[in-house]
Amino acid sequence: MTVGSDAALRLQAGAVEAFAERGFHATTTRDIAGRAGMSPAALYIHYKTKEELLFQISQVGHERSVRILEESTEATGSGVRHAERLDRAVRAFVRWHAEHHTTARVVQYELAALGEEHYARIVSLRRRSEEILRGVLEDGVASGEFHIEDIRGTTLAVMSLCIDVARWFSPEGRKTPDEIGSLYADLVLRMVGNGGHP
Amino acid sequence: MTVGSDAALRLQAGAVEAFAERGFHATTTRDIAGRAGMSPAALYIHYKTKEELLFQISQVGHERSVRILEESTEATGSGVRHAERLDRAVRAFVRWHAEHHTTARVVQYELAALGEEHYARIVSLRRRSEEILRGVLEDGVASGEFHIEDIRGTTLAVMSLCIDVARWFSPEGRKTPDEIGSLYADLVLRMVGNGGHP
DNA sequence: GTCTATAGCAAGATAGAC
DNA sequence: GTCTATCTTGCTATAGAC
Repeated sequence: MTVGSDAALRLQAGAVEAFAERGFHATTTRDIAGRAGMSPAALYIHYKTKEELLFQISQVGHERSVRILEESTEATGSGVRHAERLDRAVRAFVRWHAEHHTTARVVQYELAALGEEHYARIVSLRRRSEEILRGVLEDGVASGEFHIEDIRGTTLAVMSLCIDVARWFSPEGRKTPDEIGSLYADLVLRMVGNGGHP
Repeated sequence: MTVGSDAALRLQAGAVEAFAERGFHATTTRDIAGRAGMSPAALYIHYKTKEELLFQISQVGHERSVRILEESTEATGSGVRHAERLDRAVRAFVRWHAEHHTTARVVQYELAALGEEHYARIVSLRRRSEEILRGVLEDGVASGEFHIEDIRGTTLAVMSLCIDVARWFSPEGRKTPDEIGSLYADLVLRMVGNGGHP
């Protein structure tokens, strides 16, 4: 397998488009290869199966999610406001789901098509994302900035709200990814009892 | 077609299970018929195609959603608190998505598999749901109970939050549908600037 | 209204030339 | 590394007996 090569990347891009439009099972290897300007057989030089192509896409996307959350919630210095860390996290996470809504749709909604082993590896990346976000909520509660009764439940609700952007976002809609990020950051700060002014 | 008959309903139930587990395209008519205790051919006595079976499920589910929202937001009498209407709506809507998460998953996440005409009919039902919820938010802002900058955007966020419950809910999880309904009602009241005490 | 049998087709994946 | 050609499988939907 030559996952980093030009052809492999073109196949990945074609697969993302096709999976996002029709879903994994309704997408044919002929369609993917066609979008990459290749014959159906060429796909199997770079990926063992169609499922492995999905796994690559899913893995890269999930790793990107984790990195976005890590970087946006970094606690730099001692006088950090956790409301700001949360604001930045939601903004960045939502923005990614809107801007890359095709990729995000595949990443978030085609998990069921993964093989057992691949699925397990993805689930552990998802858990990591959740832990990062929960950490921020815990920090904010500890510092008195947030007022939350059920931290775990609220974490899941916030994740869910952000993730679902990938389902409904359209570039033809009335909001840019940035605007949705702003709105959602506000809404989430309200959800955690911050109100935007700690 | 005999959509209301016993056999037709057994097929619908089988199809809901199968579609929820594997998705529309990965589900075979043999699987559906098998779950209903019938031969593959029997399906075509009751439904013209597999897609029509999906449409029936989707239509019933969407009509149920609209009814739940209508009933829970009914403005009975003059001294109605809109916070309570919203609380009831979110509770009921979330509860349905959790309790009937298999149906809801099909209803919410298999729309792309519908034919063009069927899709259009479903979209108009979805618009109706959104309008009901937006109406409550508008009423609450007008009465001074809610403080919302972007009513349309907030409506979509609330809908999205509720709908996505169908994606992640599991009966093995740590919360009952009722508990999730309570938590979400609280979160949504915070999102609209009510805070639970107007 | 349900069955068995099957037509007709398209999918995923491979073989072997270049 | 890519192609054309094709194998094998399994699908949706129909035909015709009961």
